[in-house]
Amino acid sequence: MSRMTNEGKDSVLPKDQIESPLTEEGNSARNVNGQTNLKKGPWTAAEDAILMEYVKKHGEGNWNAVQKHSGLSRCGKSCRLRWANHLRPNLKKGAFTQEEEQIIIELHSKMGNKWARMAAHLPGRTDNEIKNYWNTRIKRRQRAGLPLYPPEVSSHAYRDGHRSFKIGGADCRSKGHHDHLLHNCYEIPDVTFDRLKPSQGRISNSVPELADIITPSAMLMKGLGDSSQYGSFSSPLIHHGQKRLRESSTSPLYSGSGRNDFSFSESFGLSFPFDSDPNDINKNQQQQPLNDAQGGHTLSYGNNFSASKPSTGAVKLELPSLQYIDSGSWGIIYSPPPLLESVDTFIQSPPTAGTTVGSNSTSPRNSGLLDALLHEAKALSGAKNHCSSEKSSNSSTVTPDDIADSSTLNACDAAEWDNYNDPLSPLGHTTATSFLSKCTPISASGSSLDEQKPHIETVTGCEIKSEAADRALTPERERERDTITSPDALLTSDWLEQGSGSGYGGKDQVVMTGAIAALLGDDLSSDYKQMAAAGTSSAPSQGWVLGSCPWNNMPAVCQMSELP
DNA sequence: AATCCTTTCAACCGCGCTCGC
DNA sequence: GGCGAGCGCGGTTGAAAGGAT
Repeated sequence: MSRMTNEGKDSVLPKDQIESPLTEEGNSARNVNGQTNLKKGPWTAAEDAILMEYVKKHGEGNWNAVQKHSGLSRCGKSCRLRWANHLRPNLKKGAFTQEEEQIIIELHSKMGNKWARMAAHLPGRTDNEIKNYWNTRIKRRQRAGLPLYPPEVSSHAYRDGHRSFKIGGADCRSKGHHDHLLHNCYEIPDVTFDRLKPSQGRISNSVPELADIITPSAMLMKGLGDSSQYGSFSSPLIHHGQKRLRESSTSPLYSGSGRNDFSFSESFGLSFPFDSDPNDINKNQQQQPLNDAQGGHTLSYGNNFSASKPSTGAVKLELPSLQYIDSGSWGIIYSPPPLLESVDTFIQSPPTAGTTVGSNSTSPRNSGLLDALLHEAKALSGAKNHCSSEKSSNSSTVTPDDIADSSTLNACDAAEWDNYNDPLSPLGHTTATSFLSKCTPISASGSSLDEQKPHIETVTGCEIKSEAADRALTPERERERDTITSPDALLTSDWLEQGSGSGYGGKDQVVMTGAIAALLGDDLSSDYKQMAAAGTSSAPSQGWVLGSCPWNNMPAVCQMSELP
């Protein structure tokens, strides 16, 4: 849609706006007290000229003086805005280029709604422009039920966000630390992102500490890049760069709707129920039912997002970057940029028929992301132990009790994963790499179609036995899980209370939180413990809690550490 | 042609931060 | 330390253009 530029507007100004700002009636008229009523509304060419003249003479700043010295009936604020957004030299006008769009997306994934800071990275562009652009993009994508971020961006955001999680123990979000924010928390490397090259599954080595986490998803992307399968779109996971997890309630949990593509893998280093082999479509397809059975990992934002139906509702998408996922966004194929329109279009078909989830699967209803979380965490915990022991034995058999229940692990190339195993990872042994490289994979055959037969697979010396046969989901278990793991249940039950959870009870809770804490690494874990110890109202002592993100009030799942 | 709806953009508003007094 | 001015930022609003019906 072509829209009149400011210049165009000025040339076609309404009659009542062409007059001198000093003489025109209306908003700028003097009131009965003789005080100047500051004019509001669109600027006229004459006003622009006056303002420009003023700035030429006096320079920027001291905007309140503009009115006094120039006779312009505009408040200083308005002048500054006009100057910054329209009159300032070197302003770029016109549509964003594809490159700019990519940059914006990347920046937003890292910064969230920090328009001004984003603008700093886009010469000639204003924060307002970017903000408007983003908002329209959000709306568009929201309508289309699409994710905001391409997977690579998500990965980067996670990585970078994670990196900036905590710097020297300082709270990056604390006020009055702009420099700190700039250089640490929100740092945008001059050397930039991996330009959203989805099919590359590229892992940045610049931030090795999280490469082990990124890798799985990146590989998934790689593997699925050309696939016609659902489920390749990794979720905008976390926006750690925005807030520290412990203070923000930012959840690493994001819901996927149709497909089970919420990246636990990204948040906790778990791998995913996708076969990395892009050619093996059937395999992937077969996985889906199982994935679905895991509840679709839906995070309920007041609604029970059905994993089987795309959320087209207008959940307010005020996203700090990677915080939110429209449930309908999942189950999409990632395709390379051009972003925006092209991105908008590459996910037009939320999971449907063959991919309908949840209804008949092991999970009678989509108990949601927390469901998955519980099971993943449990699985993790158990698996982690196995892996640990394996370090010595390297031969143990993992029988993840609930893994099959929650998500099948990606049987993708473990060796390749190892390539990204970075010993320097702050997440250390607990993270994806160690876990996945050693214990990873429950094969793709852990799909619903395969789950009737026990499956044992050996990956990198680790026997993995999928649970299917020996851990069938009995009605009791179903009920139990539904009761305990649904977000609603979590919110309302005693589950959040220490060890007093009903049903699942404290044991599993501890298992879960312990696993999470372990995954988060000592550093974050201790953070959470501190927070738990602080006992703030928003920070229950342990477990998971649904709250709101402090910077956007979006519902979010917050993880608490296990209490001693 | 008229009307309604959607999209885009400019501008306003409120809040919070910094700085000087 | 308190206060106010100046300023920046992010969210929201409203007008206008274009598209759809």
